[in-house]
Amino acid sequence: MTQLRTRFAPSPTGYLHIGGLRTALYSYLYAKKNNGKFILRIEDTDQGRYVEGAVEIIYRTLHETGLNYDEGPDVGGDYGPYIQSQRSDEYMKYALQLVESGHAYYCFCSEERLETLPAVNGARRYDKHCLSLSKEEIAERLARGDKFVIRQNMPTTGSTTYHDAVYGDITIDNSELEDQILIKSDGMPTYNFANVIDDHLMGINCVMRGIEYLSSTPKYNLLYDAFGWERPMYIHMPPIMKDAQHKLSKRNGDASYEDLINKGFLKEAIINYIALLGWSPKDDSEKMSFDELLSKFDISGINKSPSIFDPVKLAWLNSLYIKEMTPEAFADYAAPWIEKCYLKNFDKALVCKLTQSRIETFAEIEEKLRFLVEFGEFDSSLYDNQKQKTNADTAREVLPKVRDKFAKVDQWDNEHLYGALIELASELGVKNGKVLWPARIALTGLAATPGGASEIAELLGREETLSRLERSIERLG
RNA sequence: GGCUCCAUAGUCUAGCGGCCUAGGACGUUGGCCUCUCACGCCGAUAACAUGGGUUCGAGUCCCAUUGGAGUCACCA
Repeated sequence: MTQLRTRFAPSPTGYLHIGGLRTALYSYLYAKKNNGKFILRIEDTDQGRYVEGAVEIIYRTLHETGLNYDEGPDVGGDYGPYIQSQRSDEYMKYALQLVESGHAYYCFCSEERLETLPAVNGARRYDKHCLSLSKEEIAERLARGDKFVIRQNMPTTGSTTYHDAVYGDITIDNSELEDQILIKSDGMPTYNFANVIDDHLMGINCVMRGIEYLSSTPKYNLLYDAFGWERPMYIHMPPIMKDAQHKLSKRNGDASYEDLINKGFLKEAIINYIALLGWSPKDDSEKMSFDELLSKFDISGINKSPSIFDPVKLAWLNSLYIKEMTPEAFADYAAPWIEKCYLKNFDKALVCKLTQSRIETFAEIEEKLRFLVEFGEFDSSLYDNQKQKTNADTAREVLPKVRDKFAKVDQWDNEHLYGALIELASELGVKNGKVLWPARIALTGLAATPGGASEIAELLGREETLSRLERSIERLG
């Protein structure tokens, strides 16, 4: 049995978008699941769209997410080069072979003539005008140096059927197929041609890609047939949408992998989430490690319909990964986020301890603790709390005592601070809440905070805590 | 517009003729826990697009309608 070989073939046009990453993920998983090889090939036949640095982003993202390819531009392999622009000589040779066998032909038509072609069913279709050119005429125009393209000669009758692993049998009438260009006038192959040649030359026997190629696949198969090559297995995948009508696309500024990382999502969560968009395991697993994905992945679980990218569910998954991080790992990962804002002035370990269970993305750390540097006027009705039986009046009584208790605390940590507050409550013969609630409000001016009164006092430090208490007491009059 | 494909709750999905009074998850929501919030735990909410068939029996098969996606480039 021949070894399974899948490939991921992106064009270097910027950040790796989510749909592309998912295609790479599935290709990788399917290959590894079957002891096959996963190959990376860069499709840069359109120099106009080339973006500087895009290739490096692809390498980095794939390595970072664990989608390590067995062969590729930067890791080598027996079927290189793995960058299409470096294989240009190959294509013309194969195109000429097709011209020889009648499966393709030279076309000298000008853009102007093409534009005069009548539109059929809303689309302009090439009329095979140059197919009837005589050998002599072609030779003459070639010798004269006329610009030309090479077109695939499609059959005009009958139909072509192929089997797709997720969509089943797909049949397209040959009359729907246009005589597509194989070699452009600049001598470069089109994607449609290079793709087939390279896949065959690289021994790719399983093609996984987006559904946008579903209806053009018959054209590729006709090419395989013309060369007498064996057709690969096809696995097309539904698109990932932004909403019911629009595809997620980087052109619209939608999230790329890099964007998500920059927004504070963990790569594990991103991979886990996109694996679930359009695929589901046999059991009801949702949170899965990379290894679990590998063992559970199966193409029979791939869906046929488009799925909408839901940032809310991604955030939920992300929070799950955040919670299981060790305090050390969390602190490590949070460091850059803490470093770029006011939080760097506070005890980092405490900041981490207070936020780890309260955030879904790292970007939320800053806003969660903004009150540490913003403390102004606040409505005294915040002291009202039905359950704790507190209000501005009870606060007026309790707060000075809290201040005095805190002033006497010798060891400024949560344990001692909490102990002091509890002690005060018991001395006053009231429920803990009667002291804790107003203390927290007086320190933050917020109805909800990421931590209780003592934890916040610990973070604020002795000086700031006493100062805030003083100010709040004054305001109550 | 032609062609191809798709159609279970707001969202991601399970379901491959009887096990479905349709399961899981996110979200929303009620409660418990609790130094507020969050976490955690328990419960609730909401779907088979419509209409015809086939069958003893249809979310599951067929057809039509409707809705949606993809494609029709010297872009990939």
